[in-house]
Amino acid sequence: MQVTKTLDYAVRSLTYIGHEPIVKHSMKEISEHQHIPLNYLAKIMRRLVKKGIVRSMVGPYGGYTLRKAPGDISLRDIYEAIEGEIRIVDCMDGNGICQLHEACPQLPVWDRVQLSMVKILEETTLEQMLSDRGIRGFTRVN
Amino acid sequence: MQVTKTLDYAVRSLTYIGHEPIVKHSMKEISEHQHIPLNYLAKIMRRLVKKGIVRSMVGPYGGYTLRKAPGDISLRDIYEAIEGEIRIVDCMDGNGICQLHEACPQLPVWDRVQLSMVKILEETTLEQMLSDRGIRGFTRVN
DNA sequence: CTCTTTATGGATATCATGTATCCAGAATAT
DNA sequence: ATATTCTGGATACATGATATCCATAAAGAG
Ligand code: SF4
Ligand code: SF4
Repeated sequence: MQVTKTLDYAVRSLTYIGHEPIVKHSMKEISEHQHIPLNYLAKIMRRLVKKGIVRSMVGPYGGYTLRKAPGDISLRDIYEAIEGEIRIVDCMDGNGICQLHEACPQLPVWDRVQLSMVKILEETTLEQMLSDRGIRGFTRVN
Repeated sequence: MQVTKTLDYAVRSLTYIGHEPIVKHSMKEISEHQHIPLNYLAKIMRRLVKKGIVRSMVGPYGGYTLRKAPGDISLRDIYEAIEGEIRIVDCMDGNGICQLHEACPQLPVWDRVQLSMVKILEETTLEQMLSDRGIRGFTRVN
């Protein structure tokens, strides 16, 4: 139940690019500024390209740029590009579906959690994240 | 970003016990009815005991029973007994805190997600889950 | 007291997956 | 032609979830 480093890297990269959406940014540049292992970043960028979130140009002065407006890229898009379809429980046994599936007491709760999470991710665009930038001091109220 | 099998097992066990909260249920019994590996279940029960969620009695006719009323056991309690403190991002580098921590664009979002999740987990008690039992047909609306 | 049942604790093995690295090759600007 | 940068595949490494084993202690039944 955690945000993977990979997803974190992806968001870092996109916010970095989104800061100057027109300019091309090379992996090397992103890697250095955002402290992401270069070769690993390559893998991440590939997924973002495939999902149509960024555009890539190879060759000198090549790099990445956003493919859509920051306001049209939701955190959900990013999440799914990296992790695939959101599913916080996979009700699978070795054989297939869990036998308790039909009348499972906890499934409804997890469903609620997932829905609320998806809602937030969907509402949050890259643009929003960028404008939150620099805001500090929210408190982790556990 | 997934519910671990371990947590799933824990909730299964507790709903099972909670169905007859007074009666003692042995690990063997729980293991069989809920399809949980016996020896692994032992580990799980230990954590629940330590957190005061269940009471254990050893010896013949021993087993487990709830220590609190089902209405007083929240899913959050269970979650934390199994997984420890809830923290969906750990902003740690190799060296320590992530350098971007001060002005991170994504931290606020994850915080919102976590808060909403904690809220739901907190509101949901074992009692509620038990009364949901048998309810079917919620739809996964991704 | 003895026997059986059941939980406890620690050690260890297994497996999955997230994370990272390497490299050969293709594209492209100069 | 050359240097740059992305691409794709293979592979290594680390971590944590999952599972198993066993020796021991507690406690009820006779
Ligand atoms: S017990 Fe409920 S939640 Fe867990 S796997 Fe089976 S159906 Fe899914
Ligand atoms: S980038 Fe933001 S979210 Fe990711 S680790 Fe650093 S501070 Fe935490």
